[in-house]
Amino acid sequence: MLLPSTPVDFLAPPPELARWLIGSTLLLDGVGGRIVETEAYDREDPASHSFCGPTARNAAMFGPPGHAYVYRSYGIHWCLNLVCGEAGHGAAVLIRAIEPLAGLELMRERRGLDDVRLLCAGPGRVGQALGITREHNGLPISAPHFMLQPAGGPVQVIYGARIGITKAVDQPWRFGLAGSAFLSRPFR
DNA sequence: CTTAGGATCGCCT
DNA sequence: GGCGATCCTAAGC
Repeated sequence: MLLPSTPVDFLAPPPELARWLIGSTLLLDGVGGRIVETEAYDREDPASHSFCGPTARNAAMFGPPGHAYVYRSYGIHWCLNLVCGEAGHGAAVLIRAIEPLAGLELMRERRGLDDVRLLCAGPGRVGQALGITREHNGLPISAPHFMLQPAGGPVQVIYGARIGITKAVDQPWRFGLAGSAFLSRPFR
């Protein structure tokens, strides 16, 4: 059980922020909902984009915390991370799933789907539903477009191994909202 | 319910 | 030239 009544601390290490983000509300231009699944990545992590040091693609990860790191996945999907930790440390939290609460119709339109459970159940789906593009890479989360609001009450957070990676698979850096029907995949 | 293949791009070897 | 922090569809059991 966690009481995330405090303001966001983007200086926190990625697993801590990843846990804190569960239950908080994230909107992009008024579209989004409650974050129900995240994953932490940092510089010492072989599974992280920042592991091999700064490049043109991961530059935002080495920028100031509290900004977005957006990358193209498999040449198709846009995925959203929130940069955290000390500036230049290459740490970020991947937003993997959201419980849709605001802008449902727009999300359905963008996703070409009706089923609320599938609108934001996965990082690529989150990107599509919220309208994330390369334009958002490096933008501050406090910018006019983004809104991040702490969870209102207690949140039961579960965790486990991350998904879709081949390195550092034992690091239990995936976090989720217990019992949520909007996860990309169940926790075991 | 599980698995396999294709789509499609930027970045790194 | 190869390979993903993925998703969707179709086929198999």
